[in-house]
Amino acid sequence: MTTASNRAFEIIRSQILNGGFAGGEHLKESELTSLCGVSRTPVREALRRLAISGLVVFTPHQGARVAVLESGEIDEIYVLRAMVEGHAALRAATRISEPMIKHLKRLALDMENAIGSRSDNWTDAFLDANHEFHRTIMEAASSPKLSAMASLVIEVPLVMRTMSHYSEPELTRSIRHHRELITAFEARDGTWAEAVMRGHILAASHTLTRNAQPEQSPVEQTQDSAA
Amino acid sequence: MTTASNRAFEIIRSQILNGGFAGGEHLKESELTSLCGVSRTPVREALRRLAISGLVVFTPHQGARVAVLESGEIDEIYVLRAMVEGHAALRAATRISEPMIKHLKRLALDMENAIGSRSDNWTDAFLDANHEFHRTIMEAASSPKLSAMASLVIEVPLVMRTMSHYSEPELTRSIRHHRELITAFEARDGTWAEAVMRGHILAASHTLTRNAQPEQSPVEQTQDSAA
DNA sequence: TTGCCCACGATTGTATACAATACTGCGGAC
DNA sequence: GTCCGCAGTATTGTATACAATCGTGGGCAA
Repeated sequence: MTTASNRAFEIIRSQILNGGFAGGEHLKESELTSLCGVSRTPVREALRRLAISGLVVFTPHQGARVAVLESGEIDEIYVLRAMVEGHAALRAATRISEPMIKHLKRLALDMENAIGSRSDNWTDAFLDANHEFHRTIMEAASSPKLSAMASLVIEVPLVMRTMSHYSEPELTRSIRHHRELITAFEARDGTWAEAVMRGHILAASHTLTRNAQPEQSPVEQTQDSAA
Repeated sequence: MTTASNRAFEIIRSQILNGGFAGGEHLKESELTSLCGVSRTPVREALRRLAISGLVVFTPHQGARVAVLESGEIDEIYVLRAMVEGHAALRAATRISEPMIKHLKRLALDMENAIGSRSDNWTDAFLDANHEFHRTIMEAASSPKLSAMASLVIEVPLVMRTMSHYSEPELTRSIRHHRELITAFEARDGTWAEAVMRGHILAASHTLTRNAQPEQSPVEQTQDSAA
């Protein structure tokens, strides 16, 4: 059994990610207490941790609110992701182990199969594998500080966990990026890996913002894509 | 009057930065309670915040220990600083206001005067101005996420707050970097500013590690430079 | 009517008591 | 002699009661 603080953290986090809480909504500690089944103390700790991830924002004596992203912030976050994960790829190229490369290959296959399968939950399968793919590379980079930086810009985009914006060619391109990344790792070429990773993430950013642009209200847009 | 949590945070932080706590030392909540004059609850919050800054590390059910840096980590941190602050300079170049540029010019002058003055506390004056210089640029970048990233790699090097490793030519070079950075900002040239900033920080890193290399015990080295 | 001020309720911040867990030293068995 | 197991103690994790602060609504005055 894990600690009460961890449970509260996971429960609140998943609620935010699933859209259970509206953006900007005031998260009252007493409400979360009953939701999580723990007292206020661990709830407060969980909220502080969520603030680190950027999922909630704090105001002194006013408590926590669910973070709400403006469209400009999304661009900014993806640029930072490209920077951080690009550097992770650079480091990983000379540090990643053979088993880890095998793992990456497996995940790339999983994603390809998910796209081909067309089962009802193929997007979940794809996104899970994708998340694990990136997490593995970050782990291979073996830099706790870099991981901490990454968590600042990885968590927030999870709110927009959707494939709806991806067209078939864009998915194919994403797959190709993954394969090329693995090839760069096998060549132990950090510069190559970094370049591919940066392109990979900026491409994803472009896909999102391109489809988001025509929307009317940029504030509500986060809600749309969170569905 | 600020909150008890903030006081505890500042007190513990300054103790760590001043070397009042040994690296790796176990920070017991009850001891900090009497040190800070507040109860355990705000102390715990302060410790969690310090953990974010990387000044302490947590282990479940074992509490907090003062973070201890291996020499390899220092290199890593400076590379990350170059990445993050370089990007900050890039963003700042097209966003910084005229008053802020004036402020930077003033700080650059302060640093030059500090070096020239040879007063007894000239290093403190220099380091304070230097810190404010970098902070101002980060503020001008106006990216909360980037600031959060920076705090992960800014706080820790503060433990080694010393000028002892800097030779006269190195200080002169640092001053030149600052001036060039301001010129790049006035030209609104982000790429230039980023390049100068990266060089500025990597030069500082080199200065530190060059002087640290001959030392015998890489673990204790942090203690030496913290003095 | 409009603006300010004050009191009330709600919510966060803090203290403290209690529960659970991990380290320490001793004793016994192999 | 060494290793395992087991209490005892110290420390962290959690719950709850209390204090301080903030937002809100009504009442009063201009």
